[in-house]
Amino acid sequence: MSWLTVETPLPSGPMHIAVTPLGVVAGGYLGDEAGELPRCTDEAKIAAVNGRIGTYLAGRSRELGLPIDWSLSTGPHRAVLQTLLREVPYGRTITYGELAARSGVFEDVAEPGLAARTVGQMMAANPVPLLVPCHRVVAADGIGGFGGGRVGIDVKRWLLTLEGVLEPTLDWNGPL
DNA sequence: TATCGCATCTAGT
DNA sequence: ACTAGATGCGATA
Repeated sequence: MSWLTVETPLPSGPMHIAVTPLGVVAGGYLGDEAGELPRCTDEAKIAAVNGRIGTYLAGRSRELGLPIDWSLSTGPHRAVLQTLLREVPYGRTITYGELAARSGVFEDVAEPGLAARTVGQMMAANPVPLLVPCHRVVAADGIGGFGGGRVGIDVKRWLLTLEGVLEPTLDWNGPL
């Protein structure tokens, strides 16, 4: 796999994205982590990824339209991610508990809270952020958490504001 | 292969 | 309103 950096208007700054011949295989919100990773030199792929993500984050597109390489996630993990991708469209959110129920992976788990927590772990370990809309998964009583420390929750709020789920806040610097 | 750290929910004060 | 308790993953050594 090879890595490329994408400039974004996100509060976390640029993202880095890993691509394979199959599609996007991994990504991260912290662009400076890409320093020592093998860089992608395929200009067509760089242009495609930059264009799709840039258009999406500018609010001019509701679909990323990038192929996903699922090879880094397996079993229940992959099932939950694909359920999320299929069942939660742009501008909608789902709670951790409901996503657990929809995915059908936790049918034999007695307590809903336990399944919901497991889903949270899976979102944290999501190798393909943004493409799999893990930011649309929220807690039952609020926005919930997000990886990446302090900046992470800002990214989540930013993306939800972009999609019209949240009202713009003072630190909103997006395309509205 | 063993251990650790969590992006939650519910119930009981 | 606030506190504590329950579970299964992925990542690391």
